[in-house]
Amino acid sequence: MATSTVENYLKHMLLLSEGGEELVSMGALAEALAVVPGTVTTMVKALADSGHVEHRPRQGVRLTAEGRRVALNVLRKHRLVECFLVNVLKMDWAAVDTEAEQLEHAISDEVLDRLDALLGHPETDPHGDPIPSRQGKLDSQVYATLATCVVEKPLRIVRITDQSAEFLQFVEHNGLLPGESVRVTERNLASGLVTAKKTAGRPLVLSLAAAGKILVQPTR
Amino acid sequence: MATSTVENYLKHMLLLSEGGEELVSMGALAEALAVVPGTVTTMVKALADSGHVEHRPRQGVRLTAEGRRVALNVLRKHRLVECFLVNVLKMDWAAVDTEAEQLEHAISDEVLDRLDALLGHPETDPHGDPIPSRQGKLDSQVYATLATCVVEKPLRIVRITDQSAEFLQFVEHNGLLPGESVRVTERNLASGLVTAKKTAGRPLVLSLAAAGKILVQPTR
DNA sequence: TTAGTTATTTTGATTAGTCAAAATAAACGT
DNA sequence: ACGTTTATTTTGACTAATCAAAATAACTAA
Ligand SMILES: [Mn+2]
Ligand SMILES: [Mn+2]
Ligand SMILES: [Mn+2]
Ligand SMILES: [Mn+2]
Repeated sequence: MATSTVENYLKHMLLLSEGGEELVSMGALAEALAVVPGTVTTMVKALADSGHVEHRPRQGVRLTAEGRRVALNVLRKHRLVECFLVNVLKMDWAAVDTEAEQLEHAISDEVLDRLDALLGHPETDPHGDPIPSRQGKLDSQVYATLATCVVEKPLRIVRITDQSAEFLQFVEHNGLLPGESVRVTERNLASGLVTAKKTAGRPLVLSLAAAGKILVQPTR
Repeated sequence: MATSTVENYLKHMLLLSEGGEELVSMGALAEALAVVPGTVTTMVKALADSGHVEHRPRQGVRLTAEGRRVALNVLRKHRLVECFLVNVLKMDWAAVDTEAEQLEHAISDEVLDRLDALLGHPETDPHGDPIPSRQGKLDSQVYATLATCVVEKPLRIVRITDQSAEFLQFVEHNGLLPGESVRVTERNLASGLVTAKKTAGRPLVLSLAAAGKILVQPTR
């Protein structure tokens, strides 16, 4: 069995490679895992020995098919657990990522299946993050963000790509939850500011950095 | 934070001391934790340094107030998780102990409280094991067993004190679940056999060893 | 092309948890 | 009371995961 450390390494590689093709740098992985780069190099070599990754020295690392399989299973657990915590236990959506970070390593595949059924086989977690299917299929659709979308077009918020409690609280406080309707009324590259408007409510000003973390879809 | 290894050591000390007063031997602890005795000695000395236990060299070990507090919290998590797995996820009661062994270290106190509320503040787990209260109170009532009870008296089964899947499956298959009514019709010390009868159904023969794991209460 | 900057790897050390096997202490039986 | 059995402790070694700091390779800008 993979230790929870190994599971975290593999999961973060998956998240950093946007689907699994590109090489992930040691630095990026060290940053994501909050360890020093030397630790990552050592661990990656061990993961290469166990067949979970392919290591290109001084270039980066990528998951093998087996490594990807393990990573997808952990990610599925993480996101289904978040659904459970929010939908069943009614926990704050800003707090569940931290909880799921532990639980993803503690629940069995049997519990995973039953949670999935209990929740009605959800396709996304409370933040709009897609849940890998039991067969290992992960939706990789590319969305526009409030920083890149067309101005004045009616949009639906589909996903928030920042799990930090502060950002999620900000998003919730301003009613920008996944599913909500919104449109961008103004975007100024010079000042780096974006103005968004919900159907009802006063206009909201965001930095481009913040706007880029809110994924949207044209309302069909 | 206590590691899951430390939590397991403390929890098993609590279980082996029947409430917390008696000294627990290194050997018993090693057996329960499936490690060699030398490992326990080393670990117990570390736990003494951290103030979780009091170590009497060559005699045994006992929990301090702080160690007991931690142990009760872990035990509460274990048993509430078992309730959740059986009552909500409808898992097999013979399988949940293994699951809970991992989950007891992964859920936060926040999740614990919400699970407790969701389940309606149960007092016992699916095996009849008492759940420590939030305040750390653990029911220590002493019950008779099918090996010690009065013959022919109507009884109610209250608890099964063996978490092994094989024994639990046997118990379930023979309808000896907690809450069921039963009486002992015969007990023969020489042969070591006990005959039990449910209100409806054919008589069931058990060894004294097996009968001793089924706790009962006179039907009031 | 050469010096400087940055990322990665290597080396040596540390901590938690474990085992095997030897040493020691206590208990037991005659 | 003395040798034997049993439980416990000690010692030395190992694995997984980590960091600090030095070494190295690769890129970058003049
Ligand atoms: Mn994790
Ligand atoms: Mn999420
Ligand atoms: Mn456990
Ligand atoms: Mn139980």
